[in-house]
Amino acid sequence: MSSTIKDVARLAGVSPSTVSRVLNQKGTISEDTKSRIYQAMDQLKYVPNDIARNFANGSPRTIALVIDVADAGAYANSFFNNSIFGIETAAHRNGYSLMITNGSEAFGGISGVERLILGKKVDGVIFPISLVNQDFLRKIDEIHFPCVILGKADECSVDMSWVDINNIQAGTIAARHMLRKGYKRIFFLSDSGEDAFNRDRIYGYSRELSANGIPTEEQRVIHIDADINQAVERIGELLASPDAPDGVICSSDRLALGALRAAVKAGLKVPDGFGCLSFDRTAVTDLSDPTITCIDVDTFELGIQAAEMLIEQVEDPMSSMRQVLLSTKIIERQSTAHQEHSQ
Amino acid sequence: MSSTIKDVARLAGVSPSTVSRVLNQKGTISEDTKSRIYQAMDQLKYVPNDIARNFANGSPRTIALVIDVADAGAYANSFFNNSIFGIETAAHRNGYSLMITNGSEAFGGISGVERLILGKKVDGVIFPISLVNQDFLRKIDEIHFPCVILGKADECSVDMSWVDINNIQAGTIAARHMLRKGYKRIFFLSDSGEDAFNRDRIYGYSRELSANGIPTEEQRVIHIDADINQAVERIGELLASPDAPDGVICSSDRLALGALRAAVKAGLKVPDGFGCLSFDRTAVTDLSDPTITCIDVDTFELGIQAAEMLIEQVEDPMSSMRQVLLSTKIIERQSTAHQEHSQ
DNA sequence: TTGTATTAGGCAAACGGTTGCATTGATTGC
DNA sequence: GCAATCAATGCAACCGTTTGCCTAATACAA
Repeated sequence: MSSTIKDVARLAGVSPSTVSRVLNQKGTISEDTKSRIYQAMDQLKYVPNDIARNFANGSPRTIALVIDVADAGAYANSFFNNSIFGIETAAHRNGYSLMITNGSEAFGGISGVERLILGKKVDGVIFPISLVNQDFLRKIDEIHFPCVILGKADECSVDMSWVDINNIQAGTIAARHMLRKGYKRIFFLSDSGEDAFNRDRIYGYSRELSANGIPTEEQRVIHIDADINQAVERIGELLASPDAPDGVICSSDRLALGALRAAVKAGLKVPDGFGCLSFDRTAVTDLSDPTITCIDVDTFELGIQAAEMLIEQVEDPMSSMRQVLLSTKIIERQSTAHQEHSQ
Repeated sequence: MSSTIKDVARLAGVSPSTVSRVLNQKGTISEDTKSRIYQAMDQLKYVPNDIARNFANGSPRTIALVIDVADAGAYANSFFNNSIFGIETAAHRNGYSLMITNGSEAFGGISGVERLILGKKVDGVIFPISLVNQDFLRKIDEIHFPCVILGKADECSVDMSWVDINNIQAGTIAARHMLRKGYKRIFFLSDSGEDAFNRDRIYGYSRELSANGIPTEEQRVIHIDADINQAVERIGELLASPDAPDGVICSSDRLALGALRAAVKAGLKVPDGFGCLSFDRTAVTDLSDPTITCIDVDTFELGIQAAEMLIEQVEDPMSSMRQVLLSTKIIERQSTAHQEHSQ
């Protein structure tokens, strides 16, 4: 049905190899022959068969993004979901296709990812940190398969490329922002689930407070479940206690909303008597009243970086592993619109 | 490096074709030979090269999901994002891989999708309704390429398969719910952006109200921008007018939140004096105070359906087009916890 | 003029499977 | 006891491109 390189060759009166060379801009072909070939391709509406091409080249020119099914649910993980656009964009830009595969489900002993890798359907793979385990890393490392991890993977036994946002810096700018806005007793409200993220944020928070002369014993980190009611309750208790915070840095939108609610309940004015800030930038923070100051993560750029790094590995197997941390920015909104400290 | 079918054949003392037949469970092979082949495969850690396979079979056993870059942004479109999990699951289950491609960006005259299709890299494609245009449909139809549209595509000139949620039914159950909860003057607050969705929902709303003896002139549909402040303002105005609503069905979470805020401002009690309901099930509706009743859409199932329908088309080119509408359910929350009408 | 580069392009093998057809040996029916 | 059937497997062509190697023709230097 659709025409092949041979059809084009015949019509242009040359051999298939010549057509191939024109297609790939290899070798030296006369202008005259070239134009005859282009004309033939036009006439036959020729489009190269990519599967045949990939087969001949021994490379599918495709990368895979592994998804974590645990992310599926009522409220999609927007962190992941936005990165995918960046990954697709960078892949496309470099002439690669993007495949999506499920990380966990295994069929007949080997998982979907492994099948993709071993079956040579992809040149490289982007893996979410949530799905990484030592076993997997060892396998990847053993066969020297190009791989980039989405998330800080610094506790791995093997040297891996990864990209993440700089959570230490995020914690730092969060704390700095609160200090600059004049808040004095700034607590950190963390949900106990996402340890890896929060450890760095807490470190950044703590370091910044210390740098501003706030002793360690006045740095308070509260761990609770990722539940708004617990946040309301816990912050409520704290507000009623002698060492009440006047500002809370929260690891998620729902905790921030809870803190806000507790403050209102306690009769405090936001942002004047109490301020709060969220690390998640979601619709919740935007629609809350008052709107909630938050940290902006460029997940699109995160995806771009991951894909670019992966493709670099694919095209240069000798390239060394890289670890990239992306900076974040703060989006000031009503929940921390306090009087400037410096003024 | 990695072993091929020939290596396995040599080790097992048979011809490559025999190995292939065992692999594909075709023809009749003796148990004895089979076990020798399996053993050889094990020993060599043989995994078939899928690219070569796809090439030989003339089918990549891959489907594509086209994404709309317009969906990328601060707040990801969770409708799309969850469907992808369903699509991947169904594809995987049927032995297909899933590719993601950008619908708009074009390189050298043909777009990424077209290249995937014409380059034979995919067997079929799932297209979001937001990206569909007549030109595209005609092309697809012309080459008879398997395609399923994600979204109701009933205004197309060509017969297409599509899958969507049943928005008429959603509008109906929303209205029915409000009526049963005892609300009398139920308005519909629609954002003017998403016409196609809302037309059906409004139809369902209106039909249900009429069926319950509420005359058309008491059915009010308000169109505003998708902006919370406009919703607060507009609903505020209405609440102050003689024909104030006591219940509002909102096309999105932010409009519902705005309606709720307007009611509180007007001194109404929710849900007793005023009720509201959202079509979007998002974290916003869950975290709002009061929590907002909403319509639950099973986007995972939507993805499953789309992929299954597509694969059916791929495997049986003679199969006829199908249009599927998925039912929705209502999730009752505080914003409509009115006294039951019937009690 | 001869020898050497250089340019243009053909030939055929190779990539790793799949499959129609042919072949062989064993089994069955009459 | 012979033809017909069938199970088990091999042979070789084929899928559409790429590419190393080779050749012919032309250009240029000596």
